[in-house]
Amino acid sequence: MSTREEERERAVLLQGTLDLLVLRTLVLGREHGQGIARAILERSGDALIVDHGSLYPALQRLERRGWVSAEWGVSENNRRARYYQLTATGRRQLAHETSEWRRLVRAIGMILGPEPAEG
Amino acid sequence: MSTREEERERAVLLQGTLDLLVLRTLVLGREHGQGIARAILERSGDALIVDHGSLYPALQRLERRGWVSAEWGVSENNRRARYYQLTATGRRQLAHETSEWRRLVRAIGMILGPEPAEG
DNA sequence: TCTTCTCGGGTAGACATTCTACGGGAGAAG
DNA sequence: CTTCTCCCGTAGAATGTCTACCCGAGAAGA
Repeated sequence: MSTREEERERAVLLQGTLDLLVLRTLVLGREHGQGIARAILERSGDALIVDHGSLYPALQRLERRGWVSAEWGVSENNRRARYYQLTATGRRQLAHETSEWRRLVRAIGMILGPEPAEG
Repeated sequence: MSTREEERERAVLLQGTLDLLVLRTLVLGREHGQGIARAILERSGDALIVDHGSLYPALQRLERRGWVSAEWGVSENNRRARYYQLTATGRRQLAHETSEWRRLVRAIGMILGPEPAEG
């Protein structure tokens, strides 16, 4: 019974960063699911691929927690789409998660040591 | 049936970073479990608290994957302790995880935008 | 008209990792 | 001889992610 553990490639996103990215994206304005995924992809220089099987559960989570509000609408392509918008609470959550993220990056940076010089 | 979801504070570590930190710590030399936890705590300026209930499963994982080797020994305090050491494969894994981490930090940084100026 | 493509949303089940909350042995300290 | 501390360990719950499906409906092409 070999688990797939060894073969599995590291996830594209670290667990816990998706909410932060979604919230940050919604600062730019109301957007629907696929639009959010596309925005994250483009703004990260194609580095961050948001799996849609992670995205929709995440959006439901955020709505359940009151960090975003949602309503059905029609997309640019004339498709039925669910539009999400940041709430006031969501904005505070974003600020909190952002500073937590920066704190973590600093701390891990202290462990890893200086970045290798480029060039 | 209130899930504990809202009350729970964000984990101190992001899922997936623990292996990286342990491997990096072992570059400094052979160490036992609690020594590793202490080293991470100190070198991060008390920012990164490694829960011992996460640490031991992680160490077993790393050993199972061949990234560290382990043997029983005696600690500085004359206690029975399991000492871990980086393997060659582990060293390669560390290099890989480090660059993956830096890649992720850069990418998320692009989404978040510039750091707020300090002072 | 009929078919296929694309956009957009959704879920079930497996999986890995983490945390909480236990337990326990054995040397040190009192 | 009792308590403290060091060191290791596990079971069970919770969470979040990924794979692999499914579906409806407008667009595009035959």
